[in-house]
Amino acid sequence: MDSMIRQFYEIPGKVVALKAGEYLFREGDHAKYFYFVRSGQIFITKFAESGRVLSLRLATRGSIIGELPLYEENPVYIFNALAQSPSEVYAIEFPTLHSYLEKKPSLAINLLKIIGMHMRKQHSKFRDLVLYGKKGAIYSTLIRFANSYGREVDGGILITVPLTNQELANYSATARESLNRMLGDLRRQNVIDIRDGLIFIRDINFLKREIQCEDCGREICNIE
Amino acid sequence: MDSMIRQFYEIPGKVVALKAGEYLFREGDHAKYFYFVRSGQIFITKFAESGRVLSLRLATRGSIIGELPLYEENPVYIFNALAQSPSEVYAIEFPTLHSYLEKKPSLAINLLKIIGMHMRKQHSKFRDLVLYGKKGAIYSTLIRFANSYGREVDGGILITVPLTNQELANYSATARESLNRMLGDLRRQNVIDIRDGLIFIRDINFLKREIQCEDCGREICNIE
DNA sequence: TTGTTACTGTGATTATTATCACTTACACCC
DNA sequence: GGGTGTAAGTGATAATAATCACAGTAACAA
Repeated sequence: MDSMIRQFYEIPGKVVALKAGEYLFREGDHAKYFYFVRSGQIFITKFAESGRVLSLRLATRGSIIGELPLYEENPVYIFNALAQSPSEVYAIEFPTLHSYLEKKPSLAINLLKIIGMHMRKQHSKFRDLVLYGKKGAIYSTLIRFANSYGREVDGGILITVPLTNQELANYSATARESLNRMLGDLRRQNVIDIRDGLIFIRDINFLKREIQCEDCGREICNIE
Repeated sequence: MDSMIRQFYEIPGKVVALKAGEYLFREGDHAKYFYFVRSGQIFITKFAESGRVLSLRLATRGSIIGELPLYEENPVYIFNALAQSPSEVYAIEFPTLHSYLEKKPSLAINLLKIIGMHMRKQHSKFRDLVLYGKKGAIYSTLIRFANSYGREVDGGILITVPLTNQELANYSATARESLNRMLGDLRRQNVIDIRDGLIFIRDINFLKREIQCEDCGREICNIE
């Protein structure tokens, strides 16, 4: 993945630093830049009128952000990008990226590969949610976080990102209370555990089995 | 859209004719070709272990198909492609497409545009389903079919594709009975009507209002 | 120490959606 | 014109998930 990103560094752009809790952009903003993340973590979310928040990704080093309106006549961001921790992103203006994509086919092809991967992530998430309901959404979110931010310890996987129940619920489009109950069940079944506020997955295969995981690999099944 | 597709005709490939009910490929098949549709209509679906079917698109003239595994090391189709009516597709081998993409940046850029559009479709569908439940899924499906296959008549929109309740339910990941009840309600509210087995939408704005449609335009909000 | 705040955990209730078990309607074919 | 098959429609019930209304907890500041 990093090898695909390296090319983008050669394109003129600027580095933007974000504090935790700071927005890089909000949905509806005029879109001027394509970004990729150099360091830190960035929530990609969408708001509903009702006040609910839908979380889609937690972008990290190497992730691209804000690519969707790249070729639109009146480009507007459709998501919010909010720094979860202090972060640095590299910002490339759309017209600059356009001209580099035209000049360097290998760059366009790399972007195609990256976007194709995003497409597959999105599809697999859709499938999990749609076919296995909230359980599918939640288990799938846990697996994705484990793949992106998990560290193997004590025969299990510790998700190294601190997430509140509400934040996790936003990723699975679930009510906080429902998520809480499901986590409670998983805890009682010894599938997961909470360690200093972080989720520790004892038995990730249980989660995979329950949602008939197609084992699409870490390149696809992640939250980045 | 058609202008973006025209370029692909210049790439060597072959025409494949399909009868109604014939599969172009199935999920799990080794993926060798990238396709685009010349004529007819092709269902893009995915099976669940449980026997349920999830319908994703109804591809038509100008749609691309089977592009997802384009850059994979061991390419496998992840969906089924089933001709709904007699159809013709143009098939380009992946390696051939690769070399043309490398040679012609404008082709790669066009593919980027198309895939970016697919991404947005997918996101908006996800949003509808996740934020407004089955009602969101069903209303959104009706709007998409209206945008892709609707003909304006008598101050309303006639969806010119014959769809059974089961097929519509597959698009919205709903039980047939649930879909049937919802359509019944819409009929009673004079929002839709059935004309010779086709759905006639009297008041599409009702559907749009109910799911807080973001009016993303026909380029995005379709089923192709 | 005591508020304050944000988060977690839970019971009770309601709303939504699926499932099961049918009946009805309609097209098509000998 | 009766028989067959497929799809539509519907009631009853069960399963799933959201909502409301709190009680408990932990961290932190004054």
